[in-house]
Amino acid sequence: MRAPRDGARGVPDATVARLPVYLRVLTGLGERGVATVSSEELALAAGVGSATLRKDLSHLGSYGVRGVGYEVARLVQHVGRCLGLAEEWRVVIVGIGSLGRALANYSGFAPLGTRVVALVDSDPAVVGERVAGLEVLPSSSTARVVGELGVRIAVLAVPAGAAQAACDAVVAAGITSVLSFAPVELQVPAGVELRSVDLSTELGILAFRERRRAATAGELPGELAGSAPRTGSSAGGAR
Amino acid sequence: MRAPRDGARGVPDATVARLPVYLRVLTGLGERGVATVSSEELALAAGVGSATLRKDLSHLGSYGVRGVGYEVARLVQHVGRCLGLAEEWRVVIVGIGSLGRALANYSGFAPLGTRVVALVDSDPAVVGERVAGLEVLPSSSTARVVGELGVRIAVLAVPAGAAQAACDAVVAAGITSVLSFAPVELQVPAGVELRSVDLSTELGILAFRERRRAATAGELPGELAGSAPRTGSSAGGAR
DNA sequence: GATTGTGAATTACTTCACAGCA
DNA sequence: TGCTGTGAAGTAATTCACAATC
Repeated sequence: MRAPRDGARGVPDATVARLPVYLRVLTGLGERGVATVSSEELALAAGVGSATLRKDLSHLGSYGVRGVGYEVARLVQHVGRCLGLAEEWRVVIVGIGSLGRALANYSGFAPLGTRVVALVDSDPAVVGERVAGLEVLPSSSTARVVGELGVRIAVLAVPAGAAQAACDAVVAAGITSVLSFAPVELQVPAGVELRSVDLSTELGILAFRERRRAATAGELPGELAGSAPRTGSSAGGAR
Repeated sequence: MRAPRDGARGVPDATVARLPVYLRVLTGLGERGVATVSSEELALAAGVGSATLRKDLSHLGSYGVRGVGYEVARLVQHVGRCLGLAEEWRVVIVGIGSLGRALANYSGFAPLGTRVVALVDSDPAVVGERVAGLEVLPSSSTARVVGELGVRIAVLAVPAGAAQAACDAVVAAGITSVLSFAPVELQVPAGVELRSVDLSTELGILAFRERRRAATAGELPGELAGSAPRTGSSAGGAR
């Protein structure tokens, strides 16, 4: 019994995953004073094909001008609004170890309308400490913090062994969007959106490709069938 | 001119992205003394459908037993070998700020056969410091380190503004697999595998879904067309 | 003339459903 | 009998290619 992969007519998942990238590129162009951009240029900068880009934007009811391109400022507004940039998405970070601290101090939150408003940790030795201008609160106050501060997103930066419990706790507190950095597969009830970023998974994927490259180059005894001379760059994001 | 999405008969990208997850779950089962597991159970724990799991494993020339399931130890070996676990993938971390330090101290590397063997930073104030048992080296020594230590993967933990230069440097040093944490779209030559993990992108995706949920629940003036009452959990990894 | 927006074709991925085997 | 492995069917995403538009 798994998630019934949408289908309801909104924006395709693959498109949603690229919107933040477009927004970032567009913002950069805007800051550099670029007024309009063609789908070709924008696609190149974002690392996708131009047809993909145009189709993606068309899902948002695009604002381009035929024969000219897209007005950068206008498109920034538009994509930003679709991503919810007009509102502020309040975030709680759970687990204030070295990763949690790095995330708390990370400056890249603001551009997409998210703001860290609370830090919690289960270790009494850490509670009360000030990190990135915020006092670390005990885990027991999670529910209260979520309710009072209007937190909508939880970022889990706890060890693998503590992740499921931490996840259950934030879900119980009413959180419906969770981003986990813990190297375990978390189970969440239907209706809770879970994304999971894991260093070892990413490295594993890179190692697989490196390995295949080596194998096809004849350096290693090829254990995998197939005869692919393909190289190919690519990939990223939240696939 | 973009990466011509493989096609050469190896293992599908989507499958590769799930292999590390399977390996992690299997390793966990093994440690808990589980000897065999059915595709149904394994799929549930990994958060995918059982048909997907079976098809994924079949791409590796699977080792299951009909009527019984998969022998955990055997499958761990097999998947691990496919992911290159038999070899050691040496990693250099570029940029020893708070994120770089957190990554250097991260214990989750080993399970997938990767090991951090070098740290470099461009800031003279950081060079020479010891982090996680390694001395931080100057950026100028990147090429030498990569060559002498046999580094195959570079992890970029530098600020956005420095990321493209850092990327160019490691590529020039001969690296063909790059994992970037910087919130910019990096350009790499064909043949270099780039994956990019970005906090603000992930949060942006979550915000989009939260927002759509709110809009369809009638809390917000629905700006997006469509009438999706869908909830659905899901997602993660690289995707 | 240039570039968007989009139906149609293609390709990739998932899911179904069942034959084949322990 | 129970569960894997896999063709066939179905769905989603990408790419092509061109008509519509400035």
